[in-house]
Amino acid sequence: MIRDDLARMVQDAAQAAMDAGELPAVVVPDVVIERPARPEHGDYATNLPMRLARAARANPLDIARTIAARVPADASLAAAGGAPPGFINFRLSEAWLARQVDAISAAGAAFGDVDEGRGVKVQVEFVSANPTGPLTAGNGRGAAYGSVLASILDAAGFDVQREYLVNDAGTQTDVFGRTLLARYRQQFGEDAEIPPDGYPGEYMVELAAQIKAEAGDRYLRAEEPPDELVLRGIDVMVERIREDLEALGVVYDSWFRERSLYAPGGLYERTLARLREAGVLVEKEGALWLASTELGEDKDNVVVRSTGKPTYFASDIAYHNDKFQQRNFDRVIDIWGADHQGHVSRMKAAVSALGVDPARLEILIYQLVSFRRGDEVVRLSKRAGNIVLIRDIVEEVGRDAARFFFLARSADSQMEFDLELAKRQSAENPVYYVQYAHARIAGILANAAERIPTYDDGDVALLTHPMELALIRKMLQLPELVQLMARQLEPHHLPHYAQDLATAFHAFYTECRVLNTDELPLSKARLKLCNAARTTLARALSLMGVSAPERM
RNA sequence: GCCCCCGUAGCUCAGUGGACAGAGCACCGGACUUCUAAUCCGAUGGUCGCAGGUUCGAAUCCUGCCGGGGGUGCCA
Repeated sequence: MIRDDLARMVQDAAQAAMDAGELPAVVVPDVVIERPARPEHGDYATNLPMRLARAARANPLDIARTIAARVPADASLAAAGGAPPGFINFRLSEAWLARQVDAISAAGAAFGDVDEGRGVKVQVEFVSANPTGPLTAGNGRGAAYGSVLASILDAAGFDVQREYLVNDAGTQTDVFGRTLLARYRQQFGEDAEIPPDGYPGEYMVELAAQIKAEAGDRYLRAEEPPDELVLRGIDVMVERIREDLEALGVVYDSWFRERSLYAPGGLYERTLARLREAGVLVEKEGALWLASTELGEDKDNVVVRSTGKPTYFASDIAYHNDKFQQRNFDRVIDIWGADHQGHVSRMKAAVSALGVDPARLEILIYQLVSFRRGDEVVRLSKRAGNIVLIRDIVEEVGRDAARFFFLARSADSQMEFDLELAKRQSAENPVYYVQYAHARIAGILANAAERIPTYDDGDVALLTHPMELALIRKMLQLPELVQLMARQLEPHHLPHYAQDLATAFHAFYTECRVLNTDELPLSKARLKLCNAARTTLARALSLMGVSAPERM
């Protein structure tokens, strides 16, 4: 990548200048290559001279000129020069830029790939909402965030697995079972009440009706919800969750069942034994605690309740033990909503108690989404009647707009989603702007097929118009962006990039006529550019899981 | 009380310690005999919550305060 090459060249140039006695010999810090905000400052810049100024006891501008003079000439580099107050600016050669059009088309759907991950095994676990009800609109943010992050890591050369943890054990599952049994009895006209902490949603009534249709009165005499009934209920809910996620364009590699941890001699038992051996479990008040305070935590946390039942925390420790020690992921990325933030540090402490370097567990927290319909605030509790489901969002604003919307904000920011606004303004939604650019290109290429049958022999050296070069420059940023997003675990740059890229194309389209049989050589070169732009735009959209329409 | 996130244009939000702080929407003025006007060009709009500090340089880092959201020993 040109950026990494530049960093190395600057490093070498600085060292050479010191060796030659042109600069005092000091330690050269890691060279940071940035993208200047203003075009007149070139394509790349480094602030190295200013960072060297103090140690070298020299004027940063002089240092910049000295180092710039020693940056070797290169086919890709048109100019390197010092600029006040002490930057070195680099400008890419236009001939080199034009040649990248062929390189991008040759890379095709792989354009944007980088080798940042080098095959490191990483698991991304996201959503993992309780299967006690359908996915709410709020889950959509985690779904979009997780799925796109996984795609980015994939493009960056990591070996990625996408996993959903199905919580089919524990307290909430019990409550789900008791609710289901009550609704089931009601199907037979019995006067059963759902538990006070149960799930009042209408979907439980429908579920009970479905199970009655499937199984008849088989469970009618049961006092406690039979496992078979509960598991059937969970299965139906999981299937519905899977469908909802698929409707949002989210697909998993693996669905992990919490219950599988509790098989005799399974991970739960072994994990508990391991913690016991490590001496980090203490008994008090009738419960078993992880002595997290010993590990630097504010407080201890219950692992096994005084009732003898394990907490969610216990499940999660066993589950992470499985991720690291059974399945050998090098890195594990968990994506949780802000309401799980309190769970982060104790989870890391637990992993560390298992003998795993806690740096291998990265827990990303996304801030919660609030939803409005105009002036009406929408509550998102599964227990309340007035809930908005992720399915509702997809139906109202469409999969593409929903994903784009969820993605465009950084995970650290709370976001407000006005459903009425998203619906009403759907035609002005940025996603359509980006897709329109793609459809326009597809239209041009389709027209070209009739008038200019082949443009393989087009000469990209003819691409010299400022709008053409600006478009190429923007396309070439995609691999850098993939690298940045993979390093920072920040997918939200992608929608902004896609918008910039679309703008660059629309600007080119306005200024430069593509199809013109009077200027066949230029037409062919521009068709090559269109093809490369389409490749780039399609890749950006595909990373976001947003469709790239042929026409609109 | 303590912990985490946020506070940037009227609104929703970008902004790897750098060079005159950006986009979309909204609002105002222009451009379709031309490959898709779901487009383009232009104008308006900012004490980057407040106060200190670090730095050659702070929207960005540190401290305090104010405001919003989330969490806080046997829910997940």
